[in-house]
Amino acid sequence: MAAKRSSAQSNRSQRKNVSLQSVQEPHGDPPLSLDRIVATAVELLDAEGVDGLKMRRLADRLGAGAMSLYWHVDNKEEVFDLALDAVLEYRGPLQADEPEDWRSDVVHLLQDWRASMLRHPWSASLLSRRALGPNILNRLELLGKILSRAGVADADLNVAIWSLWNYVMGATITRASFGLSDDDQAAAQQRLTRLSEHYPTIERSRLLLDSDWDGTFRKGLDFLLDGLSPGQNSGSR
Amino acid sequence: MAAKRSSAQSNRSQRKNVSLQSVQEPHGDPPLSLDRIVATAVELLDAEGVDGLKMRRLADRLGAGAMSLYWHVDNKEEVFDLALDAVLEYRGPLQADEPEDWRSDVVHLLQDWRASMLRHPWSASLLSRRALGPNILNRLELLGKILSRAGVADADLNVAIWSLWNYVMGATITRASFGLSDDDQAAAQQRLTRLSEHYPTIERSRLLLDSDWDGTFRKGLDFLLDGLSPGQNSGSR
DNA sequence: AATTTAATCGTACAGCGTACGAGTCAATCT
DNA sequence: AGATTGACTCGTACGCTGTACGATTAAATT
Repeated sequence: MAAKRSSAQSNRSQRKNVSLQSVQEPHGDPPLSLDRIVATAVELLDAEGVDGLKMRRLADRLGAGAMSLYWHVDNKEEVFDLALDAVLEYRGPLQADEPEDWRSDVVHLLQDWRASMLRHPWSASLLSRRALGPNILNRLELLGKILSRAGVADADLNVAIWSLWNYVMGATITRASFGLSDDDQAAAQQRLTRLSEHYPTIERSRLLLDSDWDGTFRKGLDFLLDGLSPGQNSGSR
Repeated sequence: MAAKRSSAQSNRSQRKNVSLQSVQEPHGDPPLSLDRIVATAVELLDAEGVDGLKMRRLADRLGAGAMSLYWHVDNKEEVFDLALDAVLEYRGPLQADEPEDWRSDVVHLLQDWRASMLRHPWSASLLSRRALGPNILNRLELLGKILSRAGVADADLNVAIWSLWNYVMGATITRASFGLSDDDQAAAQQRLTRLSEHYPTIERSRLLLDSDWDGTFRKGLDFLLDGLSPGQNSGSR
C-alpha cells in the first residue's frame, strides 16, 4: 500500500540525512535529494529561464524519473521558492563598527542583492510574481535590522525599508529585462540603437546605449540615502 | 483555399474599420473585433490575474470559438501586449506653465502610472516580465520629455529617468504583490499579523500592518526628486 | 454569376503539471 | 528467519494548455 506522505515538513527533515549519507558518487546515478534538486533547478533556470524549467526536464538532468521529484517536493511552486532562497543569500559584512558607516553597510547589502539577482535574472521576476512569504520577509527583516542598528528612528523605519527595497527591486527587474538575449551582444546593441531612433529624448540621453547601469543604480541609491540619513528628517512628515 | 494572412500589420489596420461599423449591438452575439477582444481580456485579467487568462476562456466570454481569436491576434503574447497598452495611458496634465512646477508634473505622471497599474495589478508583473519594447519605451520617452522640459540637463537625464522609473516600478510591483487575494480583507490582515510576529524589526516598524502605501511612495519619491532637482547636481559626478 | 476576401469554428496534436498506484530495497520488529 | 514497515522511484494516465490546419460560411468585389 505504502502511499507517500508529503506534509512538506517531513520532507525537509530528511534532507540532511540524505545529503550526509552519500554526497559525491563518481558519477552515473547519484541518489536524489532536495539539495541536488534545488542545485540542478538553479542551473536549469540560469540556462533556460523561468519558462525553461519543466519538471520533466529537471528530472532528466537529474537522471531520474519525472515523478520522483514529487517525493521531495510538493509541487513546482516549491521548486521555485527553494531556488529563490538558495540564490538570495547575503554573506557580506553585517555591521560596521562605527554607526556612521551605516551607508556602506546598506550599500553593500543592496548591491549584493542586486548582483545576485542579475547573476540569476529569473530570480527578480520570480520575486515580483510570488506573493510575499518568508522569501521576501527574511530580506526585509535583515534590511530593517541594519537600518535600525544604524540609527534610523523607528518612526522612519517603515519609509526607509520600503523606499530602498522598492528601488532595488525596480532597478534590478528593469535591468534584468534587458539582458534576456545575451547570446549576440552586437545584435542586441544594434537592436537598441534602432529602437532609440524613434524616441528623441531617449536617444539624446543615450538611455539605452551606453548606460552605466551600476553607476546609475548607485546614484539613485545615494539620493535616497541622503533623504533617509538619520537626523536629516525626524518625526513622520 | 483561402489561408489566413496575419502579418500583424494588416490586422491592426482593420481594427478601426470593424469598430466603427457596429459597436453596440443590444446583445446576443456581437461580432468579434480587436477592441472587444482587448477589452474583454482586460476584464478577465482584472478578475482572474495573469494565469487566469486562457484563450479558451477569453473566447467563451466573447461568445466566440477559441480559434476565432487567432484571426485578430497572432498569439497570446500579443493579447498581453495589447492589454498592457490599453491600460497604461497617461491622460493627465502635460506641462505646467512655470518650469518651477516640474515636480508636480512628474509626481502627477508617476502617481498616475502607479494608480493605473494598481487598478490592474497584472500590468505591473507583465511589464517586468516582457523584454523592453514600445510598451515601455513610450513611457520612458514621455517621462524624459517632461524632465527635460522641466530643466533637467541632458547629462543628468539618464540618471533621472532610470531612478524614477525604477522606483515606480519597484514600488508598484511590491505593492501589487500584496493585494493578490483581496477576497477576504480581514483574513489577509490576520495573515500579515501572524507573519509579522516572527520578524521583530518588521513588526516594530509595523511594516506590513498599517503601511500608508501612498504616503510612503510619495516620500521616497520626494527624496529622489530632491536629489534630482535641477541646479542641485550639475555635470556628471 | 463568379470569384476573391474576411471571418469563424471543429478537430487534432504536442506539451505541460501532477494524481495514482505499483514496484524496489533496506531497516525494523517480532 | 520471516514478516512488516517505511522511504523512495517510476510508468501510466488525465485534464488542461496554446495553437496549426482545413473546412465552412458570409460578404465584398469583379
